[in-house]
Amino acid sequence: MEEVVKKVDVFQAIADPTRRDVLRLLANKERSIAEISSHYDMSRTAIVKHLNVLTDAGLVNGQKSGREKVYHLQPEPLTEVKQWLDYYEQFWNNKLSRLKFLVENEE
Amino acid sequence: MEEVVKKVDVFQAIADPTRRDVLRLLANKERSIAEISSHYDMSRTAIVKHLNVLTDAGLVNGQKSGREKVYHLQPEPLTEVKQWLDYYEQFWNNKLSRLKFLVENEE
DNA sequence: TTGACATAACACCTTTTGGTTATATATAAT
DNA sequence: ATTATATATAACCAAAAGGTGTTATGTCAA
Repeated sequence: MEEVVKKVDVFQAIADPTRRDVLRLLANKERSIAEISSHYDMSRTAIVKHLNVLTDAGLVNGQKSGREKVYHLQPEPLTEVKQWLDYYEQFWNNKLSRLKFLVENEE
Repeated sequence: MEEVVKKVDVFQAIADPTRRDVLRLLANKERSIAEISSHYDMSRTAIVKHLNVLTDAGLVNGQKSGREKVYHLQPEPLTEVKQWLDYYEQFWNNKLSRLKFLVENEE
């Protein structure tokens, strides 16, 4: 049995610009650690740490393939952010959506 | 002239659970610092720091009213988060939205 | 005008974050 | 077998985050 314990909050994981950028990289295609770190000035070790945070948030998944470790995007946790955001949409959208929200919630 | 300089990234601002909770409090109605901090175990000073971060991200606005300072929600910066999220929606929604994205982007 | 209250401004402490370098291990290629 | 490559891990460090408590200042109300 492989218990996947989510140690890191997804909001925390996407707070860092580098981590958001890594997600964008992985959205296109899966990449090895070396390939990912080649895009940045910082050391490969630093990138690995970011990948660990993203992994602990469930946003990426790394699989060993020979001597490489290939990471790919797992966007599911982002639904939590979306749901959180949905609540606030009523405040910036138009009056109609505000009305819609109020009616739906019988306020 | 009052130049409002956005010093804090909105992603960083919403990374903290307490700050997200404060936003939720202010969504209902505007509240003074004392009223906000009464909801939490931590000191009022700590809450003020969180409010400063939220202010620097443009998510809340505090106005002095007599000897109180009343904060209210300013949700506009959240649109940046929403736009960022929109890109990833293609990956978790249904096949149809994936298709829609591909067609729209002529991939 | 005096006292109580709300907020501001500090100084300080601890933990976490984000990065470094160095070393070790595993795989691939020659 | 040897060598080069990719990743893993440990030790370390500086700066920022997140909290504390204390003191100062301004405002309301009796």
